[in-house]
Amino acid sequence: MSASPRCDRAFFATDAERLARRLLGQRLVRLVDGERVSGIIVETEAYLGVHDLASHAARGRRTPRNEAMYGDAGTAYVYFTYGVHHCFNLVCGERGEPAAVLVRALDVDAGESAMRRMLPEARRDSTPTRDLCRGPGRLCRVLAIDRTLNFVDMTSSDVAWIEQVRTRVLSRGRIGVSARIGVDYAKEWRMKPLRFFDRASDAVSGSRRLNS
DNA sequence: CGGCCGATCAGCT
DNA sequence: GCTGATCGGCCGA
Repeated sequence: MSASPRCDRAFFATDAERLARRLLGQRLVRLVDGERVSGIIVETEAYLGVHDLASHAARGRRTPRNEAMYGDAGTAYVYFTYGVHHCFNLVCGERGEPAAVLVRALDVDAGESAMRRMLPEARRDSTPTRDLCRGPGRLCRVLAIDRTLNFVDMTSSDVAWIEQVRTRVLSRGRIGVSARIGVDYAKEWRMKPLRFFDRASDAVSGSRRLNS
């Protein structure tokens, strides 16, 4: 666990599809009660902007809930959904342009026992390691990510940040691509190939490895 | 102010 | 594979 540099503003200040690819293989770090809990990002989805009908900011929608999407690149956008789960996004692009990348799965890197403590006792010991951060709701649960992280600047926060483990994007052949999950309502945007995952990881959510 | 439903997950069939 | 959980945001009246 050698220290990698924290990702700076420039790392995030690009379009959502590029950031979604660039994030694969980087480390999401969270400090919870002073303990370092982290995972390597292995699955992401890009949400492009006001024209993307799958985005919370589709058609320029701007409400208190999605306000963070309009912030600076590197801002965390955390929302609560289905009455149960949080989802964690990284804002990208220009300030005022609502684009973001949803982080959907991690390979457990450090703090596994702290992650397990976030689970109900019935599943604390029986859950396979590869499932701990498999899925956007699950990874938020075990990393203690909730709306207190909404609007947090991931380039300067001392409770959550991204470490740049690699400077090169994963090779094209190693990145799987598919339609985004759970956006059946998004008309012609439903099938756009904006989900990206590391083929070498077994922690990709939903066991959905469709398409290329 | 009421009703609908979601960038999901777990548990059951 | 299906479905209920669970609740806050959003929209229409």
